[in-house]
Amino acid sequence: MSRAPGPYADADATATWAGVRDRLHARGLRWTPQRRTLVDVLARTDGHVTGADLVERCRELDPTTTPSTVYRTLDVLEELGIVRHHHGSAGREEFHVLPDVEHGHLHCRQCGDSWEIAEAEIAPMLDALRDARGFHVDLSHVSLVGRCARCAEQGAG
Amino acid sequence: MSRAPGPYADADATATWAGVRDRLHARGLRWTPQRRTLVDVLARTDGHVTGADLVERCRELDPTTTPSTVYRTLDVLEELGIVRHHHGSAGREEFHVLPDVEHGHLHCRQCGDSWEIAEAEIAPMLDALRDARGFHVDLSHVSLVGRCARCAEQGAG
DNA sequence: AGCGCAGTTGCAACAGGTTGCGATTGGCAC
DNA sequence: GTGCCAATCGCAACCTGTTGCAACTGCGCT
Repeated sequence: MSRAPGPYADADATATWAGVRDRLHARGLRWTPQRRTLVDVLARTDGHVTGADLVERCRELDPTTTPSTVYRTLDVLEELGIVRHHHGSAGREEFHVLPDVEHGHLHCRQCGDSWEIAEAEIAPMLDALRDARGFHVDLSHVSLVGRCARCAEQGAG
Repeated sequence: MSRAPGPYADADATATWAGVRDRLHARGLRWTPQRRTLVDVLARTDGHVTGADLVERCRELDPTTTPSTVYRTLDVLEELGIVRHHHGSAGREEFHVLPDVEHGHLHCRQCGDSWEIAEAEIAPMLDALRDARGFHVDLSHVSLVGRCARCAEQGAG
């Protein structure tokens, strides 16, 4: 692994990944080969991945990888704020790596494509819900399903 | 089965359920004992149920019920608009019966309780998303995860 | 360098849900 | 009432994830 900026990771990201080990230690958690494998995979992942994807990609690096370890490690990494998960339109888990800004997701039921929603875009509604009911929505878990502009146009009739 | 209003179904609902058979026929679909069982269960269901719940309750009426049939029938009923499904905080399927008004859901990550969101409550945001991106959100599939007022208060520190 | 123990792992079993496919069967035509 | 064919069923296998548990190991301490 080079420390130089490359197509998969910039300097900030490199620093983040290098810090994972210390962050684990700071909490009394351990740095194991299995966790290193997953972190390696995540470090060269951009955007969204499903749990199954991650398991598969870990197995490419280490064929002995087992799903339970991957999912458990993802839980740990989520607690450290290194990944976030939400549920896609099919209810499957999707992970988002290194979310520098919190954001939600838009998922087109028809074409399957998805987009991010910036916090500013839905902050008004989140605030309204908080004011009206005291409910604090977890933005990074928001996944709105519907039809995108293109699909809505096509199927308008 | 009585046709009179009871604790589980009012006159309108009774009419709806009676019409299911015809609605299926109108589409060239069939009215089978298995579908009747599921419709019986749904007719006396109020609010939300999980898929597993429905399977279990169908088995009470007919022990030979198999999951695949239940889920496939639910798909059909959803196309008829008789049920809606969304994904709870754990990503599991939850079905909502006879949604006279479209609504979304709020789900507390901590206590597990959930609430309905009226269309009016989030219409502004849905409209904003539609205007800004042309994305048409499916309200009945909206499931916002976060912390409810009570849990937020308790864990405020 | 070695010890010890709490954090982890891998396995096996389970839970919810989906899918392919051969066997059934609803319901219209006659 | 019978026949036919597409719709449906039930089964078995599979997929994504989760969990209990015994065995293992990172890593701080000495």
